[in-house]
Amino acid sequence: MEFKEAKNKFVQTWGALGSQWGINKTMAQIHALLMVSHEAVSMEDIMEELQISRGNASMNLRALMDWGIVYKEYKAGERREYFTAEKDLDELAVKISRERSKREIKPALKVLKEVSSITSDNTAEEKHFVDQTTKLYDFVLKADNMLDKMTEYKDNWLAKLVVKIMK
Amino acid sequence: MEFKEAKNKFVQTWGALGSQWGINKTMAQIHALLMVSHEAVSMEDIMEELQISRGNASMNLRALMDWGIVYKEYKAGERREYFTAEKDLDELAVKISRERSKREIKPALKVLKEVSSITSDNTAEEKHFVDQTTKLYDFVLKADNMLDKMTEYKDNWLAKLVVKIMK
DNA sequence: TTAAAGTTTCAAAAAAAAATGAAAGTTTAT
DNA sequence: ATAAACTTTCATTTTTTTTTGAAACTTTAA
Repeated sequence: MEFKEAKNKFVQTWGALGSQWGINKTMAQIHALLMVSHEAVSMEDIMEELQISRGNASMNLRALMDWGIVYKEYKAGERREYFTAEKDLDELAVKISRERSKREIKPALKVLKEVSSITSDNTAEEKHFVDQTTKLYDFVLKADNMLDKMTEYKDNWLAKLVVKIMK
Repeated sequence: MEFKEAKNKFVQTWGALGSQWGINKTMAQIHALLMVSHEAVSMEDIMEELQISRGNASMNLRALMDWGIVYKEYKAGERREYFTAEKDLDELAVKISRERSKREIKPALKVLKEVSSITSDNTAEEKHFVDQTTKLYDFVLKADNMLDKMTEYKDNWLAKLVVKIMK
């Protein structure tokens, strides 16, 4: 396999993976492209490589910057804007985790708390509902906190956790 | 908030969360409904509660059973099939992790391995590509393994991991 | 064996999500 | 102040995904 083919395969695969996890294909593809580019890439180049429109490129670049995983770069004496991706994978994981937690998990937790707090009139049905949603709330909260700790400490997370537990 | 309202809110929220993570809304809603139902539910009831067609219900129930998180139940002397969800959340997490790993992560890893193995002709561009995809492969593999270990040991994962590290 | 009660399948329709592209907006150099 | 170079926005179109519903299929009971 030669370089161009490999690069294209990578971009397509990353795009498909994105779709499966609720991230739009183009957004994931742009991210993939920037990840493996050794230098900053212009919007023109992105449009050209991925065969997408200016509007599409612009909107998805904005979304990636909102996630904090793509940055704008200005080259001296050039009008045009260039883009780079966060290339440190630990840092990337931290940012993706934080955003997904903030945008999706936290609001879901809020709802779980609400619905598990109804004053049940003690039918078996209602008791089961309260019980199950309470468990779910606790579970999701625990998982969310764990992810937070893991990403906070990056590679170091296990060591710190162990230290904390042992003292 | 009364029970019916809370139940509905829960089902809607779980459906929305599903969509954001690449699981179709109806599938997530059926799962939510079964999770909080104290007894097995028929296809009729699911269609009625979620206002969906028979075909939709049938296909998504099949998908949930393929994931191993919903079961068919037969009631003595009844023709009709009933459905229940896996209600143990640790078990649910294990099954979801395993399926997503098998269906999505493993195939992506295979591609990452392929594309990172091109014989680079040592331009800076190609070197960077190989370097970055190799790092990505290692990272995703590590994350996938970690999730596997965590779910394998469920609540016990940290203890076992610590034991392993200390010996 | 047949018909009733139920389930599955899949082509077609509908809905939702994403992409386009042209007009409006911005910035910079002169 | 103007125009060139570039970016953003958003109504419309396209694509993708999901849903429908009716026909085919399966199972059970009489």
